Amino acid sequence: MAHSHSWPQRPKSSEAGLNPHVSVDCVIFGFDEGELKVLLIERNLQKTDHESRKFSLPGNLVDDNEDLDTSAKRILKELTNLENIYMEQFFAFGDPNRVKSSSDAQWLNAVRELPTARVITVAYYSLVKIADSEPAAASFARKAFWCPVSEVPALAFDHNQILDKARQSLKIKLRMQPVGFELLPEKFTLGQLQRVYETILGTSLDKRNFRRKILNKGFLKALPEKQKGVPHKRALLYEFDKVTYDRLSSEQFNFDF
Amino acid sequence: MAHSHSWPQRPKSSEAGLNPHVSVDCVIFGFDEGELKVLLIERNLQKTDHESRKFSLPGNLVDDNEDLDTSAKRILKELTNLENIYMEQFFAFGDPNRVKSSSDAQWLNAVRELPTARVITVAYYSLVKIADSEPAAASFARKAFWCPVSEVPALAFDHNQILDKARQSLKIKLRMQPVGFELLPEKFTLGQLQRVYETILGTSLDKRNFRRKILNKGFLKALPEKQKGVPHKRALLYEFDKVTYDRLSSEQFNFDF
DNA sequence: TTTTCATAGTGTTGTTTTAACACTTAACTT
DNA sequence: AAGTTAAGTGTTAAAACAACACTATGAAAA
Repeated sequence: MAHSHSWPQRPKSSEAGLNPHVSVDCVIFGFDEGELKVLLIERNLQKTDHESRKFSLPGNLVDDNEDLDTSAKRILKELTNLENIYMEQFFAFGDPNRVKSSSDAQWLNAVRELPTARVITVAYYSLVKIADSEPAAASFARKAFWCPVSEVPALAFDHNQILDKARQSLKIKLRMQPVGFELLPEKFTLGQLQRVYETILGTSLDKRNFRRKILNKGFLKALPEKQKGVPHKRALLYEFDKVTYDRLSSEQFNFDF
Repeated sequence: MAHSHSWPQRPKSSEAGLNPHVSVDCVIFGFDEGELKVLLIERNLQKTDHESRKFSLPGNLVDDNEDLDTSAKRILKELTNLENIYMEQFFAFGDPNRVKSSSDAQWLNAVRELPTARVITVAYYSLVKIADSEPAAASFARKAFWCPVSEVPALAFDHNQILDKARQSLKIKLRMQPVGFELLPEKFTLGQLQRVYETILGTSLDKRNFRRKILNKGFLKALPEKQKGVPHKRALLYEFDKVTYDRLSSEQFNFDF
């Protein structure tokens, strides 16, 4: 057996300084116009990179002394200027060739002026209220934009795979916890919430059954207010009642949807 | 904003060769004597380390060119001599001080003869049939042993936290997919399976309801065989019918327990 | 001003799933 | 022979679920 059993220990090859790089990538979900969207960034490609993929998920190498969560929050803050955002770490991607073997390897090496070193990435997804987020591109030279998940092009590295896994994880999460409202404004209608569920779960839901079920959970508070400016009947607005939710949670209720 | 938006890019400090180390830690679960157990290893402590914690989860630094999953499989193979084991990556732990600040830091540095560098770990849990695994300690100088999860002592680094998160993740998994049988021999009784569920979920279940529910799923096949050598009525043996399970899965059934 | 369009809002019923509940049987041990 | 342990088995009331269609309202279009 070639490998040592006495851990921790440096593998031989790391003495050459080839420790992996560690990055954090963020799948930032938003919901708008009845669609699930994801924040992509346009990369600064060199002229010689005409074949490379132009878009990627936002990400950063993790700073020394920086926690993974902190790194993810930093990315979010930079791109959306939002803090205190719902965020979940969902997977670490560590295929040794996930960066090296991609069509972007040449570009990457050029930028880094380094021997090719692998990059292990820890991926997070976040749910943001698009309306609250600053126009993403405004604050940065780097272009960022909301892209409907159904129209996401081929992305750099393994980012399409990361996005797929994020969608899966979110789907599972939504079935277990009421995170849907994180994608909506503070005050929202049941119709909007239903569309969030339908979009993420990929099913259509019966309106009456949905309303009964979600209202019976007890964590939605009806407001004495209605929607304005819609070209049809105004819907009652609701908000998520965190205090009640926390109380119910601690009393061991299930929130499976 | 101190941080760059052009990613990927090397953080300044990494030029000094302080890239994080990346390890994989494994929470290897077994089930025996009606208890959930976890495989711990006893560490080779120096004489000067009389205050350090003696036990840890098995783990390894990830080799260059080694996939994370591969690394986890390697740990399993080394400790249990088992392959093709059920395994799930469940979380990456990256607190910059998770290793440095522990009471083991001094020891760690001594062994490594390195400036203190952080270690980011990607954690997996595995479900193994204890009976099939070789006596864990036999093949290695390093002592490994099965420890009931209820009796796990203070472990090195943040390993107690990793174990807790593994248990949570497993609980969620078990509610969504029938992984319980992975902890049992190929042929098992419904009583054994029920004890697995009760142990992992932390509840007690009604025997008749449990049987009806699990048998109705359709993926357990009754064998024409009974238990032997028990001091009471012999139970019918069952096995997990993977072919049927896969078929049912693809037909979009839910397996929520 | 009338019509049209889009979404809000609302109950019932049959079916399925769940939770609660107790006794008899079989195999070994004492 | 008696004791111990776990296996195995059905019913019922309550809850959750799925399927289903119409009216109400507000704006825009005609």
